[in-house]
Amino acid sequence: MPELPEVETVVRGIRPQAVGRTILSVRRASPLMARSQVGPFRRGLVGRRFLALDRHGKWMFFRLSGDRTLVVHLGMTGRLEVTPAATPALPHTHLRLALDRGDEELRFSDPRRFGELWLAGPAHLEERFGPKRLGPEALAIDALSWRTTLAATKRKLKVVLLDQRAVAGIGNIYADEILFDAGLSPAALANRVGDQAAEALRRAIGRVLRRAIRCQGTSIRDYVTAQGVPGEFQDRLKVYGRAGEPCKRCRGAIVLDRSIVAGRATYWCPNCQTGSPAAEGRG
DNA sequence: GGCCGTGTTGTTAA
DNA sequence: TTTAACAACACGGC
Repeated sequence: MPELPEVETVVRGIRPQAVGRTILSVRRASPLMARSQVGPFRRGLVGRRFLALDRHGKWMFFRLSGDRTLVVHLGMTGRLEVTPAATPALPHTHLRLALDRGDEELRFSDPRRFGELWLAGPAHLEERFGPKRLGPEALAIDALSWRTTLAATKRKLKVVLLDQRAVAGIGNIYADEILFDAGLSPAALANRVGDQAAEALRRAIGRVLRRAIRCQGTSIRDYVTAQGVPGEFQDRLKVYGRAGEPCKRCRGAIVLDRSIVAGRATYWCPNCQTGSPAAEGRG
């Protein structure tokens, strides 16, 4: 599932293929995904040029000329690619943008239709994707404000990691991997773990996400890069999906627990993950 | 062929 | 106000 490392990988793949090019025409499926814009895509997109492509958490921002931004969330199965216009479109392709300089298209496909597409002006951008709605980027958390965030809530650590307003970009897989890396229990209460654990967690966030980006993300079911290639981090997962298998650190059994976060699978090692952080440098 | 799992967000309830 | 639980989304797979 696309979390920060997968989205970052897609951004790096798409950026050189899209930035600088102008949108010649738009083909949009109707209806679009449920949580996406229904309004005038064509008028807002045709003739505009891609100026930059940014990411914040799991959100992608295509900055366009004329002070417009095409905002994309991949949801669970969303996929972006730039392909020759003659290439047959993937099933469930919802948006096709024809690009100048070469006969190519930027395409968005999404079988599960949990993805989102928005064409936003400055006000809409601030309102829906500004700091009120989206927490600090996971790869750039400030140590002091992170300590403050944790101290201010009695929620479980894993719940906080998944909260996109607390920190943007982490989903179910990396939450589990980060907590294992930090040696912290997913069920530990945020306001009880202390400053040392907060800092250990912050460093684990950076370590795990950067490692996963180097591997081009985790491909378990649907995710592939913009070039259609699977990532490789699934081979390096320490806990996620490994219920019953031996912990890579203590050889004890990894546990699957559905009670820590309602409705979500949580994989962890009860032996290695406690209420206080493990020594640095695991993995 | 119906049900469940899947991740995220928004909504509702406590 | 904060937190927990749940609904909705849509499809593949069992």
